[in-house]
Amino acid sequence: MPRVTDAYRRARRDEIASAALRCLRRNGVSGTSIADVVAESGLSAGAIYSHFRNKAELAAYIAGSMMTWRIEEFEESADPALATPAGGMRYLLGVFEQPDVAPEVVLQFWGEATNDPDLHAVMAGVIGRMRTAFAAAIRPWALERAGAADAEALAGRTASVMVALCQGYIANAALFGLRPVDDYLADAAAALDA
Amino acid sequence: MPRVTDAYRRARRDEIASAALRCLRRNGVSGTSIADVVAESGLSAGAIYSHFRNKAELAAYIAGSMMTWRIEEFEESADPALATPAGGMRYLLGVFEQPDVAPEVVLQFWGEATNDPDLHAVMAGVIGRMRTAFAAAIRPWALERAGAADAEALAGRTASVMVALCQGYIANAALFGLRPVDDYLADAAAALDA
DNA sequence: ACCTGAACACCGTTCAAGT
DNA sequence: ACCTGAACACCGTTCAAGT
Repeated sequence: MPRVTDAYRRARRDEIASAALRCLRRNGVSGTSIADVVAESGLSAGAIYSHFRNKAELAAYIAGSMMTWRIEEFEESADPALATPAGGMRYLLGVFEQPDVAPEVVLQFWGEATNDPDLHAVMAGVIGRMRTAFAAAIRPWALERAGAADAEALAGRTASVMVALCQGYIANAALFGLRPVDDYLADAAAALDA
Repeated sequence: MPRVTDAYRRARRDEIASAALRCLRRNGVSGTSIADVVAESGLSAGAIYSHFRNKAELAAYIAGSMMTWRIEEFEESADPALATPAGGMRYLLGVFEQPDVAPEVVLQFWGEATNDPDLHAVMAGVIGRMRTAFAAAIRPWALERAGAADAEALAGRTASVMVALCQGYIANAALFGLRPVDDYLADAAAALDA
């Protein structure tokens, strides 16, 4: 199969996915029908089904591409501001300053993922990569807090809880609106400080 | 209208709601159809629609009753262990030790609520009540940390972040399984500790 | 008033037929 | 190979008719 065809297929999939994402932002995951995506993309139902096996696979494709670029940026950055748990979370949650990444859609995908094994696998992959990137970034921080023998374990546990704290921010923002990330982290620190 | 009828109606609504909740736990919110609830409850479609205006109202009824009893218990308790942010969150999240309250269903309701104004109003009511209960419980804690003039504001900000931290635990648990609440809180404290 | 169940409009998905 | 759009099975909701 010639390379042109692969690029064409990918472009077509992204064209469908971005039309679908516009629908999702307007009407939500359960509120957008394939008919909506047909209207928004200008293609036919059959065309969409020749690029995605079903609605769930289309959702998984969108979910997989929505935050990945931010995680990649994080992995490639050498900014020392990202080497602390608060710094890493602040950077990652900054993705919601982008107009096309909405916490509402992310929260809906999480809900769906608890019922859809394929979507769950995609989300687990994205979030797992995020966790790994966090753990790598805070390794120096962990070394400073724990002995060399325990630093790896501390970085791992801390990266896991960073994921959960980001989820809390996202779920809260989706339901009650975005707040400054720094306020969230500062108030949380004060609340948990023994 | 005689009082018996009201009690009968309420009992019937709860009967339908608990049949629906069994379906939700099995197949999720988007995965359960009215036909499923019909089969599980032994009633007809028309009977369900004579007690709930539509599927969304049934969902809102379930969402509203799922955690409310735990919040009421919290409000009525005078246990000093609940007077600290960690203690309050530990108690509230303990609700998931109950077999019929699943974080997966809660997370799905949140996702739906970002698209359904009625469900959003119900969730905002439940979560708002939780926030108020948290704020009241930690007032002595806040007084100890801030002057009398600032204690109210600190309690309010802290109660808000407690809600978000609980949401993080729930979203994480729904996707990756329940962990001990104490581990979550301890790891979060270590991560955020400046 | 509560309930039944057939009927309707809509949605996800398929597939024979086109290019 | 990609695409069209009519067709099918299923789902939420309604409503005339029963008790």
